[in-house]
Amino acid sequence: MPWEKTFEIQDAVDKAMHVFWAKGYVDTSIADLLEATGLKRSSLYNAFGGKRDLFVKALRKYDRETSRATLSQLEEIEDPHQVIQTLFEGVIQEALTDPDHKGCLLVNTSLELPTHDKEIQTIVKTGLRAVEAFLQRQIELGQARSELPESIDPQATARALIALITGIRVLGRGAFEESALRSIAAQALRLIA
Amino acid sequence: MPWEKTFEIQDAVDKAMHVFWAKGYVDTSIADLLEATGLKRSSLYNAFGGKRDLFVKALRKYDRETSRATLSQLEEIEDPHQVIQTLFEGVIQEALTDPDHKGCLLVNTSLELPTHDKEIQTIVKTGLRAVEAFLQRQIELGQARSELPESIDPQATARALIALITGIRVLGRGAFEESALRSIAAQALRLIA
DNA sequence: AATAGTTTGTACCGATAAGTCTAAAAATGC
DNA sequence: GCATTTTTAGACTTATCGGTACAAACTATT
Repeated sequence: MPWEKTFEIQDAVDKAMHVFWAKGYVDTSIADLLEATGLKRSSLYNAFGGKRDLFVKALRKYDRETSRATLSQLEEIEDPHQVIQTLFEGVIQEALTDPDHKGCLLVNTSLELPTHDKEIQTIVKTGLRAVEAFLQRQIELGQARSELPESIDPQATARALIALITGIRVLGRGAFEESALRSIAAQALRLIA
Repeated sequence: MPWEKTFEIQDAVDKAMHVFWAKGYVDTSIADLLEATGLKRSSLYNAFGGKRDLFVKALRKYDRETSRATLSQLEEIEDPHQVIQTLFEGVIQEALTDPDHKGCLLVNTSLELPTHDKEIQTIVKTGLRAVEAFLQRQIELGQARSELPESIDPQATARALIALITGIRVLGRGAFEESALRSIAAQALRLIA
């Protein structure tokens, strides 16, 4: 059996992920990926099957190590209202500080979903559903603790919060200013009040 | 002076618009545009300067004849609450009935905004600002008529409504089902209640 | 019908796209 | 240190990209 090298692999996927994240799938060329990862042409095609396969790996990595990892961190906060507020603050902060305005890879891929195959569509749908389920659980938890009003519909509200996050992510790519993005986050909290 | 042909031109821009709308800028090739418009290569480059110039014309046409035209129609409704509800119903309806899931060209272009030049960025920003101003005016009108609560912030609410519409438009490209999209629209109305 | 200006059909351009192939280099187990 | 396997460097292939060139065909004025 030959020697190991998995850690380099994961590092390359991470670099590739950031390129796809910033530029989208079609606008990312193999040359871009070679430059970002430092790999040579044959190494990339040997380690991964090709552009699409690398994209799938990058998308899965994002879902696992960025999206879901964030939810796990948030879960450690006890107050559900605080969880949601912190989530929105994080999204806003990211939109304002990232010089590349990458937004969210799942959201970005959602927009180009019609051009992707079923496997990729499933990854995106499942990833977003996980966020929806997380938000719904937090709302239900808040209601059980009488910290959030019983009157709101947990599922519908969770979906609206996802839509607001999507909006911040898309409009944060350059169309909206800081104050406008903050307004959106503030209104999100009105939905759980 | 030679003969006229402006009406064919506008027709070609309209066809091109739909291609950009469905596929995005980078994923649309000159071949796609030739096929959609029925024009020949030299005709396209003669009538418009090139791909980017045609995109600008298509974007301007969308802003004028689709986005703002919709707002003008809505303005004929007297009740501001009804205006906003009808707007969301239209967005939902479009998401559910359009087989191509094109969404909104302004929103789609917002996502790829970092890759575009300043002129295009300005068109998108201005187009979205027009929608924001429209919504804000409707809310203020509703408050003046005591049909909407004084407690809500017209500008912040208008921005949140835009974010929700953006969310519906992006998630409606395939990530969310009908019921989820309807939930979002329902929650939008909670923001003005 | 002659002429002037415009549009069109098609060939062509260099650049770049994604992906393949081969030979040299490197790392392992024995 | 030798043999086996894998990785790497880079040339190469085929297709398509956006854009240009130019002559033929067409329109309208004269």
